Amino acid sequence: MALKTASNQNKYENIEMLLLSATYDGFRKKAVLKFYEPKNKEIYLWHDKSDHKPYCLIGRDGIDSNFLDELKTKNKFGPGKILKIEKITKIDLLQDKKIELWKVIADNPLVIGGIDNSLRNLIKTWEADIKYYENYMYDNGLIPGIFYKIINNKIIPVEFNLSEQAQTILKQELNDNETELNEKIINWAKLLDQPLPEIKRVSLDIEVFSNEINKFPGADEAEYPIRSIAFVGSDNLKEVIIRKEKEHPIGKNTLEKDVRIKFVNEEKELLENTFEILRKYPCVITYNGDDFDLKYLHNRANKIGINKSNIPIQMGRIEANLKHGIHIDLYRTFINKSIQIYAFGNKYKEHTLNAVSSALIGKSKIEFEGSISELSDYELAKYNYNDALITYELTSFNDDLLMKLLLVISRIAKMPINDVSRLGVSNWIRSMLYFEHRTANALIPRKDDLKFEEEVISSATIKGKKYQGGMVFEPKSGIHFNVTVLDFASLYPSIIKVHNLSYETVRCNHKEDKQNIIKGTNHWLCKQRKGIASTLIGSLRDIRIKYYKQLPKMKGLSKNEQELYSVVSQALKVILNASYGALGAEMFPLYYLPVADATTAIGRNIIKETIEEAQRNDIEVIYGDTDSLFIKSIDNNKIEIMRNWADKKLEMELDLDKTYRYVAFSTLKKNYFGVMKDGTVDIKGFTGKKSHIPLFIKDAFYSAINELSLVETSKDFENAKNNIRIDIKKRNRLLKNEEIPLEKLAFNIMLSKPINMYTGTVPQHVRAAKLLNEDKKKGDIITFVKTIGGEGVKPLQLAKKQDIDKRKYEDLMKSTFDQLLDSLGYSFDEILGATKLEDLFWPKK
DNA sequence: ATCTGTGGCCACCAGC
DNA sequence: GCTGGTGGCCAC
Repeated sequence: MALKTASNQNKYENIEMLLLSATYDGFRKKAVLKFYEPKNKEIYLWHDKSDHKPYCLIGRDGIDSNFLDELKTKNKFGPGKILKIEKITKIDLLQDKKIELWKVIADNPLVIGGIDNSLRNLIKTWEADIKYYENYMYDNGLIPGIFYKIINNKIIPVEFNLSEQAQTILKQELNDNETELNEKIINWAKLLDQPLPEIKRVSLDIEVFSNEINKFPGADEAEYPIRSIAFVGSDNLKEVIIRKEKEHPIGKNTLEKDVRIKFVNEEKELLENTFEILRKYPCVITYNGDDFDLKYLHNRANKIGINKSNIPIQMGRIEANLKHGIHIDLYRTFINKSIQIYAFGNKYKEHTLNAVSSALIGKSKIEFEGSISELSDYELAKYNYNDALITYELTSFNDDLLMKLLLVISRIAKMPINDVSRLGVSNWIRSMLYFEHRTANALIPRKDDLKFEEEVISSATIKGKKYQGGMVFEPKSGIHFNVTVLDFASLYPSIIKVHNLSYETVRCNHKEDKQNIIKGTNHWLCKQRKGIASTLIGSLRDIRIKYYKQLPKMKGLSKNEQELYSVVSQALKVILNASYGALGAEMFPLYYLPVADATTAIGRNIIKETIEEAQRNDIEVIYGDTDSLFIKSIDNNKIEIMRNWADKKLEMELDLDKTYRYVAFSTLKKNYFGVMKDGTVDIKGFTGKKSHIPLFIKDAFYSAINELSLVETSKDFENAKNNIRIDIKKRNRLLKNEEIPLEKLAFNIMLSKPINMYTGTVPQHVRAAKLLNEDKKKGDIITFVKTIGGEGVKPLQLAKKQDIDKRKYEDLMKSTFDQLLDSLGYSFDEILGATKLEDLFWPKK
């Protein structure tokens, strides 16, 4: 593609630059490509005003002739004009044939907002794509997050050669007969093995106070002047700019010496200094900057009359962005469930800066007495700086883990980092699948094209769910020594790959395929064509299992390489895991339940057949859940037999997951604990480990687990039992004597929706929340204790020791331990000996 | 405006 | 007191 630069064209020649994003400047009617050059830490902007006209494509793939006529007859086309109409040919995967469409290029992507309602509705039925940059990037062969250079005014991707180790592994692992898939896998390796550069960035945090008590300054009105702004940059920038106000004492500087504190008198000066800093960075990091910090800065700058062109912030509908770079609002990243669970192991629960930073980097906001608006200048600077610092550190800990993760996801999903950081996993997968369609010149189906009859779907085990899921087996309760856990690597993605599952292959249109029924379902499978989702998800699955799982085993890898591989592996895990779920989620644009239904059905068949095969080989299976089986053997030969069988008969990879010294199953599913050879304990599902349980119970539970981890042979259980008894008795005595601090008796339960949405039943944590004066929102964790009388609960802050309903805690202790002891063949009452717990609390007179 | 899935256990609520 | 339903957290 030919591009002209806004200025100083030569400086771009042959420099390796990372593509951050492509945006459309609707005002100037041109595309803006944002590049970053890591070596010199420079920002490059390309303004595309080439023959590729300012750009709008209506219709995701193009439009059919009916709609084209409609468009032409409408004289008025919003503020935009049709510039060019091109005939294009696409492949309709569902009908398995070619179709002709028209691609309309107009001079303003905002036309859709300007057209009349009848046309708007028509466009809606065509699912017009106003995400112009997706088309733009695809049309120009651009992938965000990878390196390009400009040679002779053309943007050329930088070629990276695969390392020798990589080539060796790919040669070993790839099947000779799957050429098409292999090509895809190699392409993934080339894409994902590109180096992950450090992205120069700065975090920003602002402090504003309203004059009125209890009124939080709103960013829309930006009514109050900003008092201070703090920055922490990847280039060691540490700075706080404070606007001096007469009423505040200057105070004493207790910040580290390398933090620069700059005083200014006017707000204008404060903002201009800030903008000058922002312009030096291609990436700015905030916590809630979309809704507050950047929005406030932008609106405030407008308000005090700073020229629009001198404000480097651009406000979008849902995000605040930099004109010259990207903005990552970490609040929106950490609220993403996939990031929370898969990338950060569910370490944090709430999504405030304080909650996330204390969980991930062990640092919290500065606490102080009284009102923040009364702090002295230096005290405020310290507070402000600390917020900016922890915001920055959330992107830098573990060697920039988060930034690297976002960059890798950006490469996989073909989505700019700023969008990756804001949008949910279904959007990543949408973007990835759309890109795949465009590359294959395939029509992206509309929701209406993907219809199915509800009767053909299996019925779910759980009421309220749409289809049947994984299979959980009854555990053989009791203690089992020497147990091996086998599990299928990426079961669902593997099924999608091996069984050719995709929206156009499950229940396909070919008559001759209708006999290829999936056992236990109504669905048949296409044997004539490869499904597009199957190939894509399959290739991702293969690159993870055949490549990134093997690479760390290679010798001689540098630390950087190891790190790259672990980050990529993590990102692949997140996306693979979600790709099956997205196909079964109604809001997903390529939602087609038969695929999800077929996936789990095949999964159930696979685990059932595997267990049968184990039994044929005299291997006792004591438990299984969805993709795993627990066998009572540590015999390597037997394990190898199973692995080979799975490989040959199922085309599935059955891995040795772990070996337990012993496992104890209760009679319940999803409830067990296992002790490994080195003494580490796995605890699954027990009430005692759940996060909402009071510490009083949890401490007792873990102390018992600790005793049990010391058990080597069956004889040791007696001893463990004794120790547990002594420990519980001690703890119960403390409870009885009111010597347990109230905090340790507190439950922590999250509001999953706004308080007023709890209609019908009112759960305890909601009752407690209502007793508080504070305004509790969705996502907040309510901390409360169980009390005698009243609502039966009180928020921790309002409770006193004499309120506590000790009997409730006694009951919980008993049920928690019964669940655990059940697996050992004991009961709580029995373990406590002749004295019943009740007698401890309420001795008979 | 945003949102990946089902299976399973527990405590509690609300109605009978 | 029983029971079906709700809500929360966890396993996979």
